[in-house]
Parts: sequence; C-alpha cells; structure tokens
Amino acid sequence: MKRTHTCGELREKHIGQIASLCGWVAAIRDHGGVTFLDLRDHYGVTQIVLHGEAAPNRESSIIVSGAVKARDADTVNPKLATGTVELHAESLTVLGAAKNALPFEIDDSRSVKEDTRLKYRFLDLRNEEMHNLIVLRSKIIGFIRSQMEQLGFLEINTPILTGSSPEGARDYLVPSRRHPGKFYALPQAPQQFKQLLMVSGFDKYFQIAPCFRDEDPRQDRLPGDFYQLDLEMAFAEQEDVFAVAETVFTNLFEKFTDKPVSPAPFRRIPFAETMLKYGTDKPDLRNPLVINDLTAFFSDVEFAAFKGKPVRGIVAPTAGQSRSFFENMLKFALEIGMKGLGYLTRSDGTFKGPIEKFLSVEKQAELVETLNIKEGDTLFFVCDTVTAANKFAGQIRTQLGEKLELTDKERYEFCFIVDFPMYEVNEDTGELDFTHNPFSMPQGEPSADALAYQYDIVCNGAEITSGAVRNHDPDIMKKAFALAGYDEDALIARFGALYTAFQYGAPPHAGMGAGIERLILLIADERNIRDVVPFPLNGNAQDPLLGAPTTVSEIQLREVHIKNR
RNA sequence: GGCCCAGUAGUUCAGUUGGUUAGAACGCCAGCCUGUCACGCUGGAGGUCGACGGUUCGAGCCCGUUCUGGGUCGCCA
Repeated sequence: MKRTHTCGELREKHIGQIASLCGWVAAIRDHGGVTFLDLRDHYGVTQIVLHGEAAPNRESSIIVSGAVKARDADTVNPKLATGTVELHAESLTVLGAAKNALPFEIDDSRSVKEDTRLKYRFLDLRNEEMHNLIVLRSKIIGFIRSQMEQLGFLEINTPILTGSSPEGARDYLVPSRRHPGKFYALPQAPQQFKQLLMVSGFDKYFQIAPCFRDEDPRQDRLPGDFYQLDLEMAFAEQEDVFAVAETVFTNLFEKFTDKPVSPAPFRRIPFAETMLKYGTDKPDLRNPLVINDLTAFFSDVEFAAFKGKPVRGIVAPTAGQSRSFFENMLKFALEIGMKGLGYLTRSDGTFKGPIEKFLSVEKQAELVETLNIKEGDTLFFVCDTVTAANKFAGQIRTQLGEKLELTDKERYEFCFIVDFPMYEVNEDTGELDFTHNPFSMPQGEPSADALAYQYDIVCNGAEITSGAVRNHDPDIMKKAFALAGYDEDALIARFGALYTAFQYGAPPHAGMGAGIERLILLIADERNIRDVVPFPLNGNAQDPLLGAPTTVSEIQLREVHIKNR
C-alpha cells in the first residue's frame, strides 16, 4: 500500500476513487457504530470514516485506504478544505504507534510551559500554528535568496570553524585536537570573511549565515545561534546598500503580509535626532508622539527642579482620560526608575497641574504655540541627566502610545538610523571605545566626536539590521584604532588578516546583516523568537530534547587536551 | 551576576483568614451511542502541592534556604 494523495488534496472530483492517505490521527470521534478520524499531515486534514474497526491511539501515524465518498449536504464541514468529502476506510495500518497519554494537547501546545514543549518539540511542531511558522521561515529564506540572486548577489559560504575574534560578543570555543591548548571559535558573524571576499574581487556577496554568540538571551534574542542575511558590496557607498535593503525588505513584506509597508525610500534619521525625538535608537514610527527638548525653555524659568537641567516634554491627546490613567502613568514612571512624572493638562484655555504656577502667562502661551498644544492635551515632563532623560522620555512615549492606542499596529514603518557616533566614552575607564563596529569608516578625519558611516534598519521599534561602510584604508584604520587606544601592533594582533589584505588594493565596500528570525517575527506578528526556530535552545542555553550541552567522555576530553591523563 | 514573577493531576489553572478526604477543565481508562467534526452522555483512575528546613495543635497557604523556568537590567563590537 502506498500513499496516493495527501490529507489536503481530496475534493469532490475524487469521489468514487480509491485513495490511500498517510498522516497522524488528530482526533477520534467514536459514535458506537461509526467512528470518525481527523487525519492530519503536512498538507491538511481529511475525515476518515471507520465502520467497526478499532481506532488507533491519537497522534499515531497511519496509512489508510478506501473509497472517497461525498458527504451529505448537512454533514459538509466548511472549516476543512477537504470538507465536502471523506474517506471510508477499507484497510488501516498503524505505521508508528503513539503512546496513549500525550505530554500535552497538540492543539494548544503553545500555551504549555516552554521547557515541556522543547522536550517534545516534535509534537509541538505538529501544532498547526507552529508548523506554519516553520513553513513561513522556509519560504521567507527562499524568497530572500531569490531576491538577492536577482539583484546580482552571489551566495558564498564562509567557515564555521574559525578563529576567536577579540571584539564583540563572547565566543563559542571549540578545542583543537591537533594543537594542544588552542581553540577554534564559531563565528559571531562572517564579518572578516566577507570583507576578505571583497578584497578577493567578488562584487556582491550574500549569505544566509549562521551566527554564534554566547550571550544571555531575551524575548527577541536567541541564545546560541541565529541566522543573518549577511551582505557586502564592493565599490559601494551607504546609499547603494540602502537601495538593496529597500528593495528586498519592501518586496519581502509586501509578499508575506497584508499590512501596508512604508514605501521606499525609508526615512533616514540621524542617531542624535532619534535619541532626542524618540528616546531610543530603535524608534517605533507607528507611534505619532515625539519628544520635545524643553531645556532651553526652562533655562529662564524659576523652577529649581528643571532649571539648568535637560528637560523633555511629550504632548499627548488625553481628553476624556480618567484620573486612573494619570495614576497609572505615574506608577509606570516610578517602575522604570523615574522619580516622578510632572504634567500639565490644557483645559478651558489654561493649564492645570502643579508646575503651572511657575510659568508666566507669556511662557504658557509660548508652550501652546511651539508645541501646538490643543484643548484636552497633556504635556508630560521628563527631567534627568541627558542619557536618562532621553531613555525615560522614550519609555514614556512608548507607554503613552500604547495606553492611548495611538500606535497603529496594522502597518510596518521602516527607517534607517544613520550617523552613529564612532566612539563613546567608557564610563569606567574614561577612555574612548568603539560605539558599534571598529570596521566602520569614520566620516571625515577620525576624532573623538567623529560620526561613522554606520547604520541600522529599524522596523516597528525592532532593530532588524546593522551595517556600515567599512574602513578599507590602512592609514585611516591606524588612526581610528589609535584613538581607541590600540597601536599598530595591537591592530595587527586583533585584525591582522584584514589589515594585511588591505595592503593589497582593497576596494571601498559596504554591507549589512539582517536578523532572519526578527524578520520572521515581524512578518508573522509573533513575540517569542524561539517560536520561529524549529529547535531552539531554551533561555538557559540548553536543549531539553537532545540534552545539550552534554558531558563528554574522558577520552574525548584527553583528545582535545582539556584533561590530562 | 542583580532585580521582578512563577512552580499544585499528563496539560492549563483555581485553591478564601493557616483548619475535615486539595478541586475544575482538557487528556487518559471503562461503559453507552451509526453522522460527528474540539461529538455527546455516565462512571473511574490519576497529586511527594519543585526540594530542604522552620513556625504552629495543624502549612499548598506564613518564614528561611535552595532548585527550576519566564521576563528584565548587565551583556549583545
């Protein structure tokens, strides 16, 4: 007996034929004389009718043959694509029996504790939603590949076993058997290899690249490994990379979602502007609220709490909000670490609130004018150090957008964050550190406050891409590294391969890396990044199914010189 | 590593002020049922209340320690 059709295939045109279906028993409805099975496979569900035979355990895999028959009009199931027909079993063979008590119900596996789901991931992935997410993942990756190839990019695989990189995240290390005491590292990104490919004369490279970072996970950050759309272009500038990103992301989101996508060109927002206006380097532009800098405004107001300090203000339409709304906003402010939350509400042409008495009539009018404050609006104040004021104002902006339902969830808003600073002052040492990426090209002469040709792509408040025009000039490299405290020897010790390669005619080049899982998360409107990975590690970087990480044998440890005899 | 939350039946959860034999739903088992589609009805089994210690006449509940998981900060060039 061999499968003739899938469980999503049979239609009225098959009535009268003999068919054989394979699949899993998703549900059993025993009516005494007649029993119905829902048979599920990758393609769909078909109802099987048994007359007298015993039903196999649920979730057993079976093959069943019989006649395809029409359903009576009153027993058609409109919820099934195959709902107008059913297969009347003449023979049924259990191919893989399932134990009778399942660890959880397939249909609501997504509400089960994550560790249990991961231990039985093969059952979790039978859940229709989970199954579809993995299918979507495959389709998205396939689509990206075809897009990149159409744009003339070549997929080139780079090594998985490579050397440890001294910058960035913690490496996963692999001990060398042939070189006692030495280690390979799994790549955090194909960064150095793709730049070497540029020096090698390949014009447009891309890769759906596995990346490995030994850092603690988050809801939107996978432990262990994840995938990036990694790309690099020779003789290219920032705008050349942006054009590729705009094409690929627009096409991708338009193909896989029904929601409107912000049209290209995506907004370019300088880092300094986004930190001020949105209080974050990954702004959600679906939220219409913006943060205003009121530092100058308060510089001549005799209000000790604000005078001479960085002050931010957010105007929000709060007409009709009850007192509990403001109480909850204050509670939120305290939760995120603010000392309080000042605000003024414009009502009957005047302001109401504790700060009102510090503001002259002229000052109040100035606020109304410059911030366009309408009747019923509330101006929320944030005052702290520059860094904290931006951060808190950003969180208040997000919270206001959520609670006032101003943030439109039914669209995608892309933007580029550009002009990241090249360096930042390390608070512990007082010295300069690279802000983002030591490979980035500084804008103009390297200096402590130089900006870099360094950019992120942000969509709906999520950072999905990071990239840069690379520094391919050994002289500028030396200067850039010197500012961060590395002399030429240190540069060679750390990035010798690139430094050497750049002595032999490096092309100017630029590129980026986009997190595949985050793209899927956005497209699928999902929250948990582990749900778009077939076999993720849990939050503690363990695989409850295979048991990784595992202990290994003494012999293995001796072979790799971790243990001496 | 810090902080917050959670841990009770196979699963998801409830459990009042500390008080009799710890409940519900789904699942499982048995019986009935020839048209259901998350079938239905009747009955049943199933618990080291994460672990250890303490307070108490008495602890799922209070206290301490610890383990596990989730979130978050650090971290993620």
